[in-house]
Amino acid sequence: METKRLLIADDHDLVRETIAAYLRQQGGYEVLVAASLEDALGKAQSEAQIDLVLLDYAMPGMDALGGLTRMREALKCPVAIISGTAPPDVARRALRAGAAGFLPKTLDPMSLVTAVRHMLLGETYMPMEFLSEIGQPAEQVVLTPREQEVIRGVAEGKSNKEIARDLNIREVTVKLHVKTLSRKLGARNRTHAAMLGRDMGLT
Amino acid sequence: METKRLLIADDHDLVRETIAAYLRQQGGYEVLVAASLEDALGKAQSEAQIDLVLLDYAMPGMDALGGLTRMREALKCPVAIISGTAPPDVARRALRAGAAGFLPKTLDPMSLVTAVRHMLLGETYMPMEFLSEIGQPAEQVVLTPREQEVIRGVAEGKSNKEIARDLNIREVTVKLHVKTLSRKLGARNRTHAAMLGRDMGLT
DNA sequence: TATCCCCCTATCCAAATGCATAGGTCAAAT
DNA sequence: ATTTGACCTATGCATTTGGATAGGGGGATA
Repeated sequence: METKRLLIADDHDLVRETIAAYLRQQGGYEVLVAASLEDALGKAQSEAQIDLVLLDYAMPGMDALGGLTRMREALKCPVAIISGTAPPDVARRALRAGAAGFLPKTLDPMSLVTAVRHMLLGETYMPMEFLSEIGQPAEQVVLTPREQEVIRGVAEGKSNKEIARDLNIREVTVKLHVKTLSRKLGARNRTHAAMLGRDMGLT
Repeated sequence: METKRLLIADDHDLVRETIAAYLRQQGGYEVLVAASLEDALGKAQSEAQIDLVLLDYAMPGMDALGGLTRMREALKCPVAIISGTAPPDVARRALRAGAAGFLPKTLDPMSLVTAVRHMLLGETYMPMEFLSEIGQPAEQVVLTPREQEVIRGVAEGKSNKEIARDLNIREVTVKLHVKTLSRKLGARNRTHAAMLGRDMGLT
């Protein structure tokens, strides 16, 4: 296997250098580092082809997962998210946003190497702890056809009045559907319903 | 190349059988068909390993992209979406939801074969027409840190009052942020802002 | 037939949201 | 020193949403 070029971006010096040192020690990797998103984007363009980027979730300029998107656009290579706090839903969203993987900082070094190797092969890495609530549950929520049409309108930012016009029904009826589908989804309001609906691919 | 097993699910008989026949004629493919999502899920489990599924977007039981999710969970193979109407944003969402590709029914047969071949190799297929507005624009919207915190709250379905409490500011101030960030995102209201924000990975 | 379920409608009221106008502090840049 | 931008607040008002309550019609099914 030829030498792979990695880029590690994390504003926490200790974490960044530790990981970098560990990977260098493994051999077979050339490791670049960056302390901010801007820095990382700069290196990504000035340096030669990079094979994998590890991006800290909480870092100046990251804008949550916005930084992931920018990095993926700038480079055409896998980008993984590293996070110290690691709420599982962030992991889910990271993958949904196109991350190659999700690495909690609590990951033991061996697993880190495994993960990097996986992602270099184009696969997606996700630690066991998160798998449980990512893959399966997707509890089957069944919306009636009408409710599906309504939630689509809601997700497009339409008002009840507009949805009513589009579907050729009264506004009160739209309200009814919004209320019932929100209940089915377990949403607290229309905005929440729209988000949950999108998470489940209902829109 | 060994024989690959495909599953085509479409409730429109003509479309389904035409595509199936065409692919069989190419040789190298064993093509199964299904007329509904339930049917497809059943075949997926009873039959031997399937290598690629083509799923009609508008089909009984599909529940928009919900059917895609279910199919992907049931099988562990690439699943592509076929659509006759083909609004480009559906294509985008399909990919985001993990589709292996998006095939408009207007696709010419040759391209279909190419697409299937690509997807069998694990790559993602997307017709040219859609590429333009999928990859690039991602126009850089810059939210201030405060606005980011606020839109996160909005996306979680919180009310302005709750967000205010969490951020320890007045409700009016939250309203202000919601208004300004909605303008930046080009959203018509908070729900729309939440959706656009998620699309851009801001949450 | 009786009983669901989906769909539709109405009225009324409380709460949330959206919008405008009119300020203020503070830090950074010109 | 002035300006600019991010941030905060207040008052007031129109609109939208959310929820309760109370129905009718039609289709499927037990």
